[in-house]
Amino acid sequence: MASKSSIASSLTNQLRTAILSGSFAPDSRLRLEELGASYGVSLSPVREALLRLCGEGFVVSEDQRGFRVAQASLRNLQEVIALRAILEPYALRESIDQGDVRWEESLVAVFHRLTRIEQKDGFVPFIAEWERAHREFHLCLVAGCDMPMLQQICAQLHDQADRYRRLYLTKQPPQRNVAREHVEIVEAVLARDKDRACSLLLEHTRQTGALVHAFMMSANDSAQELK
Amino acid sequence: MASKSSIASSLTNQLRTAILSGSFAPDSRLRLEELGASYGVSLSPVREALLRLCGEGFVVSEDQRGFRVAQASLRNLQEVIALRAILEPYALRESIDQGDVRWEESLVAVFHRLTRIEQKDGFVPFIAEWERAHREFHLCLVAGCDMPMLQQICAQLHDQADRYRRLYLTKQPPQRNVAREHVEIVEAVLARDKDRACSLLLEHTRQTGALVHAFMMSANDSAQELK
DNA sequence: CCTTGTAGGATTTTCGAAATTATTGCGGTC
DNA sequence: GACCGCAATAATTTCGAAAATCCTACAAGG
Repeated sequence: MASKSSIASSLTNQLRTAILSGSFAPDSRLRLEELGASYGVSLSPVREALLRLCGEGFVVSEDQRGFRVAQASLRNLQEVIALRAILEPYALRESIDQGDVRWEESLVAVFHRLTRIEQKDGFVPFIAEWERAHREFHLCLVAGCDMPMLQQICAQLHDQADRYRRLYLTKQPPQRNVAREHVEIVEAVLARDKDRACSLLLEHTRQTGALVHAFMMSANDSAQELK
Repeated sequence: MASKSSIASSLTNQLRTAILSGSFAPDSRLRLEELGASYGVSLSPVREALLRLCGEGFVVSEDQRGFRVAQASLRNLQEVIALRAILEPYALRESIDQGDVRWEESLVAVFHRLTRIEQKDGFVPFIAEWERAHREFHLCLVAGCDMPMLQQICAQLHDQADRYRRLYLTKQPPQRNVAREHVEIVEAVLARDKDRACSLLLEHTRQTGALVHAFMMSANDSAQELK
């Protein structure tokens, strides 16, 4: 079922989740024929999907040289973290200012779903269902303000950061109580305590960022040693 | 001449400048055949160019319904202004911190070019040469820091704001001494006075934004009266 | 009078092949 | 032995047409 939309659209989503989940290594080439063959479509929709992902920053293209997965570097991770540190607190502040009851409702709803997933028996992170809900939760936090461009930028930055997390924290046991941090953020938001909510969110993204950063450095170090 | 790059790339640039200069009205449909015919190319590169412009925010696409020029609204203009007010001063501060001598050089160079154009006999704003230099100047201001994503976002926001300026300030005589403001910004940057440079830049973009905003409101008002 | 259904035309989307451009491997030269 | 040109190969880019989808107008039914 599922397709009122075009092949290119659904392929865009498939490829995005594939890249986000690390199925394609950073900086690896994305050959059109290869992708077209493996997804059973012609070259045009593949091309279109990759072009869209270029706009989102997950893919880069060079004229006459095709497409590549965006490379992952320490410097880029730092930039993503820095930009999130500026924009997400700003967006959250605006959302708390302007967000109506419907926004609060959807935040509570998606947070409830996230919590239920975490409480299930045998829960482990990186399960697709949790990833989806977690992403939606973070997007919802900044969705209360009437600023579509800002929301889109926040979504892209979140996805970029998430790619690093899933690349470098693979099967790492959670080092801290992320669920607890989520609870506190929601409580502060519902209490309309802007300063507290923003600083909690800032700390939340900073800590994850720092952790990924540390793992990435150690991974790079051991890669260096192999030479 | 002119083409080591693909047709799609050059078409992207042509269409972007056309949209930026107001040749296509906001929210107007962009028919593929029409564009292909008028530029003498097939549908594939047209499609590709429009897809890229989607990623830059100048075009929007809806599945199975083609492409449209991004619409221009007061709310969107406000958002662009707000985002510039956050990101450009931040980027300028980082640039002044990290920018090396080569950055200073290129800033001085492009500023000199801009000044020369303004001093020419019979200078009027909106001449393509000045627009190009002016754009480059503003991009150069934030190009000193090693943050490619931030620079790209700043470029997009600048272009978005510029579209509004060129849509609504058409043939308006300049209401203030923009050249003077540019000089002061450059002086502050070269003196490495971060606070002054950032507040000057902020004021500069704010004033232009407010002016465009005012003209857009009055244009909307008179449009309302026609009903 | 308003709604619903249906044919026709217009437009987008997809395909498969041709044209253009990069890459690779090899032989020859300095 | 290293470097350059040159063919052979592989990949991307573009084209033109076929397929799928949307929009409009018009007629029939409630």
